[in-house]
Amino acid sequence: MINLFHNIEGKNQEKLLYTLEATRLKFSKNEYILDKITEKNIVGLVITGSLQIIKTDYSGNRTIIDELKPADIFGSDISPLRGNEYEIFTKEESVIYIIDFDSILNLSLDRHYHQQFMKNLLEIMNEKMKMKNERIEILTKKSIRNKLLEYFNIESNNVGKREFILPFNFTELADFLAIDRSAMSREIKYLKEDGLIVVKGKRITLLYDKY
Amino acid sequence: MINLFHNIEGKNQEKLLYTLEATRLKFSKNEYILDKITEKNIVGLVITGSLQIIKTDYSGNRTIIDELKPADIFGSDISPLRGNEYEIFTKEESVIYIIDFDSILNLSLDRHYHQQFMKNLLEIMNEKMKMKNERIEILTKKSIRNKLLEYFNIESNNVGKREFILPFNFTELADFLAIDRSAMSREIKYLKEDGLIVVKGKRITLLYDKY
DNA sequence: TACATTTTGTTGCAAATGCAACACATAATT
DNA sequence: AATTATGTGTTGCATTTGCAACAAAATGTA
Repeated sequence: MINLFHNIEGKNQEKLLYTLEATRLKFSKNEYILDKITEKNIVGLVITGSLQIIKTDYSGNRTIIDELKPADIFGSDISPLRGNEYEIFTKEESVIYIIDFDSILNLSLDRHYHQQFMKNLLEIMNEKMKMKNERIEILTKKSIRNKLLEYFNIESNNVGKREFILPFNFTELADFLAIDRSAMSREIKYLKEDGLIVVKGKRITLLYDKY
Repeated sequence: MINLFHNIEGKNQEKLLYTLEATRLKFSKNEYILDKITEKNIVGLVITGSLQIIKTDYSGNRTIIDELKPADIFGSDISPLRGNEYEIFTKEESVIYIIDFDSILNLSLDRHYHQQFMKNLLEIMNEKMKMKNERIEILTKKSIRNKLLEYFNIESNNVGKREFILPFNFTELADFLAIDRSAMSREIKYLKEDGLIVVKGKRITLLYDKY
């Protein structure tokens, strides 16, 4: 996964952040990230740590909208923060930068590292788009079983093995797949009984041939 | 919705397409778009007409993955064409360009219109990202009723009125929401009976107050 | 206009799912 | 180490949903 500063040396990174008038913020674990970041046209950039964008609807259902890792960007429709139904939490101590999206769009690309920055941004967005497409593919499956299998296939393909480690706990996985946790638990039991998967903690092994 | 050639005059558009080694293709209505476009790292650019990306899974469920209008781009993870489960059809006579994604990434931004092109591309991707986020929000609703209401709210917000025209027929809408068409039809009947909406052909009117 | 194709509305029914409630296990905090 | 909080597995049950099948309506085409 490409970094926003890929092929940009430290000195130029600083210049860039200065030109973009980026603001550096540091948060401790499980901290709620404030409203100033939720303004439109503001881009957050994760430097270290990790964050989650959570949506809680009126009936209390929590959904993980996005998982943010270093070099990930969020806000300004890249990841949605629209309205105040969205909350961002740090999962661990994290450092982020805040940049105005317009200042990125208006970045004059006369310097090589400006241009490199733009390319990196495009590639990251492309990567994010791919993840969203994958999520949509999972969510369009009509049964819990098929959602799980689609998700497992994607994870397995990503590591190139039949065995992979869940990046979630099971409660979060149910949120991600937008299904009831207990119903998911039941279905995973059936998948095990049918000899399709082996589950050991967060380690999943697929026993079937992918078509 | 911004156009890929926004603020780039006709002469420079041609130069740009030449520099990017873009290939022009023309298709008639309901035409299946060939495999050459489905290669990875290829970007399609819709000039005129409209297209749909359809996925049909092994059990025959069709899902509209994306709707493409002029200035929309597709392929290379921007809209997924991975594998051969995806099909693209023109919905009307359409002209598209095919561009190698790498040639975009390596575009030297020494000319003003190159830079403008890059900005436009970023904005389009941002817009596409927003649409995918909206779709994810809809799909994460757990009931057909809530999926419909979420979708109606988004459409209504987009036009800024309680009344809007569906961009789909009902069969396609069910595909888009990833629900059974007849079950959707039943739920729409209940929504009408409950006095929440009025449906006249493709014209939907919301009768409730959005929170 | 007549015919063929596609879309829509409806319904019965079986299967899948969400929900609630609970005990147990695991992890975090003091 | 003790206590608290969080995550997991399980089950009964009511509700929702998908599926199949069909007629009526709308649309497209010869």
